Amino acid sequence: MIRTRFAPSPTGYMHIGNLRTALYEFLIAKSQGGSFILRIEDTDQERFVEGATDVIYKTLEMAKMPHDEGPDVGGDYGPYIQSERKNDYLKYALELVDKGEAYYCFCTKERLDSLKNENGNETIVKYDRHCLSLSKEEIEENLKNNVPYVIRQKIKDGKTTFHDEVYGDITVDNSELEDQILIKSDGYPTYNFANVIDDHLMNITHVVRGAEYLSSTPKYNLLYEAFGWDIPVYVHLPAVMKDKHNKLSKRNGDASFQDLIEKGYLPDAIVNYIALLGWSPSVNQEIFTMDELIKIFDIKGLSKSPAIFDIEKLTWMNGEYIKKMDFDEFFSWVEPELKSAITRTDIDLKKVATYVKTRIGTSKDIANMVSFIDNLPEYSTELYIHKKMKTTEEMSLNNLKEILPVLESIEENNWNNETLYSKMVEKIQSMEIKNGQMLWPVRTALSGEPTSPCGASELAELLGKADTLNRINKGIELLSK
RNA sequence: GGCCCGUUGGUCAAGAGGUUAAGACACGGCCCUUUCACGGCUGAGACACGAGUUCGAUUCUCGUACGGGUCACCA
Repeated sequence: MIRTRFAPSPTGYMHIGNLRTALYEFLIAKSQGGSFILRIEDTDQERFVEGATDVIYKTLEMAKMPHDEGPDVGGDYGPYIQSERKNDYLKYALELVDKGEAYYCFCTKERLDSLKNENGNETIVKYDRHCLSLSKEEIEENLKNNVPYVIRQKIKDGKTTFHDEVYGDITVDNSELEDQILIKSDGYPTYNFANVIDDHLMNITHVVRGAEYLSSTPKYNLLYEAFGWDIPVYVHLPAVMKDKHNKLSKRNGDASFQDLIEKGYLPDAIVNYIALLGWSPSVNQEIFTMDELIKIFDIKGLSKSPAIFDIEKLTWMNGEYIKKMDFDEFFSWVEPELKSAITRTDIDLKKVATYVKTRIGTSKDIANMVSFIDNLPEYSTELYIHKKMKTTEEMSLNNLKEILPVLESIEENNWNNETLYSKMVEKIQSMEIKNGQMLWPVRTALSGEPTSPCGASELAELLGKADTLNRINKGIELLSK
């Protein structure tokens, strides 16, 4: 059975690239009826951030990617938190030392630095294997005296070839590889080492991660071989870019999942969008539910080249999700936005919500769209000129004057969209003008905006009789100047 | 710099030796219409370059250019 794992380091932030990796790991497992496991990679004590694991749980939950095993839900194949198993890694490293596949290294930071400098500033140099030639006695002596040490992997000669599901076969000459550190002097394993151990222990069948690990994969294979363990299936993913040259990163303040949620995006839309960033389905379709994704996902659709994160397309997709949303759900989602944008208490917020629902990309679009309700903005009479409606300022002034008594005559208890519309059309017909020639000026007078979430009669209904008459009068006044 | 990887419209991308080189976002136009939006129709816009293989290359090979990754006691 397929087992994949999501192995984030808890830095308190889940960026889009991370989430996409998790998504593909989830989909690879679930599309084959496998398990998706969460492992927290906290071997770097310096970068640990309090509460960061909660961000991870929360994000996976919102994104609807439940993990089958993990620190919070347990499972049969721990470890789910690396720092809790510090000593086990050492045990495995020592096993390699015994086998002659790894060795103690007592070199100081200073010596390593000097190695690099000796060779000029441009040349990058590998570790010179100084400690490989230490005698058994020297090692014993150093250990007895508590000289700080690391354990290094001994890279053998030859070439290493590995297969990646996305990139195919890749061969590297082992001379390119360094005797990498397995156990750090603080006793913690390095990421690369802990990864191999844990993936093996957890029976991970598919190792899915960013393409930046492509170049360290040969070292992984050598490690698996040294232990005599099965090599997992590798799936390397191209990066998610912010633009042509830069990856999406938190350092640049690029959008994280949390940021996008705060900006008014829906979790489902975000997940749907990132599924398509670097993967394409076998069918010509873009909107997918998670269940549909699970059904149709195939590693074959993964792309090799980096993809630029396009917030505009995400916004479009978010709009599609909003349109499809159940109204009550939509309303409770945007109610806070509406309430902070509209402080008047006589406004039917549900009506506003229906008008706004088909025309927003994110919930944050609402505020601007409805701000005219609280306060009629200052506007230029040029707004009354509309080419398609064939309106002019003079005509608008005249038509507003004509419609005013009609509106005044409508009783408060008949003040609704249907009545308003039919009364206005009645008047329009008697004047023998086009609908737009009356409705456009009215819409303009009521909103003071070039665009509004609904038309003249809906606006009048929303604003109520008193305010409607008031705004029409203001329009007349403005146009009279 | 060494090594590894990549390159189809502005963006996401399908395709794969012979196609009018899909589709989506964004953009332009038209229709619908009570503005905008929605919806419908439509337009413009791409195979990085050079050799080779082939009857035929966007597709295969090799170079070049450009881009990315990596070369940590970070993950």
